[in-house]
Amino acid sequence: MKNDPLLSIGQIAKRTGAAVSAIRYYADEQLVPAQRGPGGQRLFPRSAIRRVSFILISQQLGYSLQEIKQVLATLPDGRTPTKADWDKFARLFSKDIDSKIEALQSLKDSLSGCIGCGCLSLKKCKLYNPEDRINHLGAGPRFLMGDAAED
Amino acid sequence: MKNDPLLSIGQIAKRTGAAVSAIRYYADEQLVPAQRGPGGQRLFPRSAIRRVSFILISQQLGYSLQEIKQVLATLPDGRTPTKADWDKFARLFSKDIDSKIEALQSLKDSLSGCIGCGCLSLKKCKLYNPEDRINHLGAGPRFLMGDAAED
DNA sequence: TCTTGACCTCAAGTTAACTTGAGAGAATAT
DNA sequence: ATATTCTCTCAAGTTAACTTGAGGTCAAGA
Repeated sequence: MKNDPLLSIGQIAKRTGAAVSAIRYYADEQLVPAQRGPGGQRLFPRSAIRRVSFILISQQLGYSLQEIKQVLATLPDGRTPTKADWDKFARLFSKDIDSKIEALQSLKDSLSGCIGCGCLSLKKCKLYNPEDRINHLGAGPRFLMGDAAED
Repeated sequence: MKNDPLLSIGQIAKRTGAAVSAIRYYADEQLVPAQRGPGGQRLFPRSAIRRVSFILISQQLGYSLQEIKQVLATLPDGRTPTKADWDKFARLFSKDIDSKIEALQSLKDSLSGCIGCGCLSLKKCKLYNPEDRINHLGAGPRFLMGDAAED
């Protein structure tokens, strides 16, 4: 037990706070790698804890499982990721995170800005660009349009 | 027509980029105020454009319609919001935005940090707190736990 | 006058991300 | 050895946030 690197689904659940059924779902959807034990139980490497945590956090920040899967897919399942893996991974995700931060900042700025003037005026803040809104990961969402609404 | 402040659902759709059916849904769910015209059509004040835009942006940032509704509910429907309205509004939302930015930043930092070492190690970054993860708006989500995972 | 287009309602369908439940086998604790 | 706990599969149910479709109204243009 000391050197056994594999964890049961229940242990992953306890360590991450996710429900067992959710983890089962992630494993079935290939977001987390799982082997099978002799009795048929899923057995996870310790790295699964990080993956699940990563999923939970990312979800709260507005990423879908599809997007998260794409990001996680750039990482090797069980092996320690190489530097090249990481470069790809970080580059893919970092950009998107940046634009999200930017968007949140704009959103917040538009709020603060409006406290002063007392009106819900989005016109002077560079939020929201209806055209781009479809593109998520890849093209990268942008909310930089200056003046779309006159109101 | 010059001074008519009311817009049709189609006009709102064109101005915001949202689908007509979606706007109908928002109106039915009371996220956007709508009157009815003589023929039964929904008629929106110009402020609806801002509200819809706000909804679209917020959604992309990981907020549910429920959360957005709570935030928008602090604003008066048709009237120009007062300074007090705004204070409440901004305070409610700003806090949450801040913690989201914080979380995104941590997420990004943890990525950058790991490029150097070549491992997906979440252990040294203060991301993720399984216990708090349930609380969304109100108690405010926090991902500050240092060491929950040893891996 | 006709017909096109924008709007309406209401019911049902859709997708994501799970959860719940039934029924059964396996692992652990006493 | 037995009870309890954990896990399994598979099917069905759930919630959010819509979309789609059928069937109908109404106003404006050719």
